[in-house]
Amino acid sequence: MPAMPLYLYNSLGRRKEEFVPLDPARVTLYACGPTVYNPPHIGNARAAVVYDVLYRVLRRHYPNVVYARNITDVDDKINQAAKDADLPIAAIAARYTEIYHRDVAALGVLPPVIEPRATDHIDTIIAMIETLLRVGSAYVAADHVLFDVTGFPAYGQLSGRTRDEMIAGARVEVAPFKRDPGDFILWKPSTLDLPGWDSPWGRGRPGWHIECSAMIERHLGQTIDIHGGGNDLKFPHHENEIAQSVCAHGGAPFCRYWVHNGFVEVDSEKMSKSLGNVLLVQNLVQRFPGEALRLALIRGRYREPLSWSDELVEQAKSQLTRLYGALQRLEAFDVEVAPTAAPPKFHAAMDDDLNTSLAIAVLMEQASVANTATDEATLRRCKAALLAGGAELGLLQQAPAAWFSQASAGAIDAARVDYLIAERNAARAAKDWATADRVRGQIAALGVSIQDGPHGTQWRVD
RNA sequence: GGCUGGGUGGCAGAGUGGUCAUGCAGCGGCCUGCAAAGCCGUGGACGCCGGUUCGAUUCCGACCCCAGCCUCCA
Repeated sequence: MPAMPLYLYNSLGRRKEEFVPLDPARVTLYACGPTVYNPPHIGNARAAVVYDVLYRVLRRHYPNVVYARNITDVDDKINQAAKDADLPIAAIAARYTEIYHRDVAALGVLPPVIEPRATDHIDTIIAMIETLLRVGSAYVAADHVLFDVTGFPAYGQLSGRTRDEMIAGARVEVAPFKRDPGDFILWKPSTLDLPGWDSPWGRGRPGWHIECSAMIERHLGQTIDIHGGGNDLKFPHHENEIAQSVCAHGGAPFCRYWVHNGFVEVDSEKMSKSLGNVLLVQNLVQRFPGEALRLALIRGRYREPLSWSDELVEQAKSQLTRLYGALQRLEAFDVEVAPTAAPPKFHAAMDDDLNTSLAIAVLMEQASVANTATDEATLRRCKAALLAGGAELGLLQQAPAAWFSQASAGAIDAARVDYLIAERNAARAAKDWATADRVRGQIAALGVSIQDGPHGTQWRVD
């Protein structure tokens, strides 16, 4: 059992709290995953990385962490994407599920323990809606099933707003069949060209919010420990999840700790299609090592907005180069790496609501120690610390040489670079400095910089 | 308009009632044929106005500014 307590900022109550799981033998974590209709952008990736880090921290504390991250594969946006691409809906969902997996894996995100898909849970969804109708929390109107928010007094607790405030701020036209403007859809009818399932209310499909509630009930239970998601999901999505689940479960609490991550901003603005500033992971990984992107995402605190720029990634890259440099000097030592081998300061920082910034600073200090210490015991401890801390952050797990030789762009003709380097080194061996410098110019013209070292000449793409 | 969160050195970004964050950039040094990379060292900050205090960047209040949510959205 952990010696140090773990603190999390709970959006419900808006304060940092000690995390105490309902059952330490089975800790449950759920994070809202992607709706698979387009490739993930760096903002989607931030959420995946944040909950991946939380998952890793929880695993240090508890032996059995059940982490579920869903795939929303029935949604009107997917239907539209299928129509636009003139492809079957299932093909669109399958394609973007695969792309999502590929892209977050490039950022070192571990697979969740469970990855439920909405379309595999239609029976659970229907059963849950039937329960809500039976207990009087939902009603049928114009072939839709709607949730009655007036019957749930706690509605608005998470987002800190009253029903009056929500209605006052409503800028969207309210469907005429809603009894209350705040009521939301649990089930809606499908025409034959849309995905649909038979139900007591005719052929139709579920609303978005009920999917998460149903999948959580089935896989994690009525009350879960932690629920994560983007800040924007707080209202209405998470608010609705709470209402549905609590009402369907006779008042049992739904989630004990709510964790929300901040947004990625570009030029001080939210990334959005309308602004045309969406940065896709698949494009970024062409230009930067995935590990640098991951570090860029966790250099600041997860709750704050993150201002994205190339410079940010460059700085992350430099930081990794320093850390891998230290590891390279320690390569001679084989060490056992216990998960808790990082300095207590490191783990305390991570346990303090995932203070990754501070934790990374501790690792940097370890790099300095590695570069200056001379006794073997210290150096060994250092290496274990860097690897253990790195593992908790999802960093530093490749061989240092692999990091340094990482030629991130495929456009470079590696064979030609190697040939030129050999030519230059031959000139250097002959002390023909003029030729050596001329060849270096040729290499630079290819967009490659070189570094001479004790183990030969290394190169990287600028 | 309502509800959240935030304003720290050239940049990014932690933290604290009175000693260093850390990284990048800058400066000095080491290394190098020269470089680059790397290593070592170093200067530099707490939006504005009041208050509490022996002392506030840190606590309290007002003000200014920024972002997000209130509509699908990580």
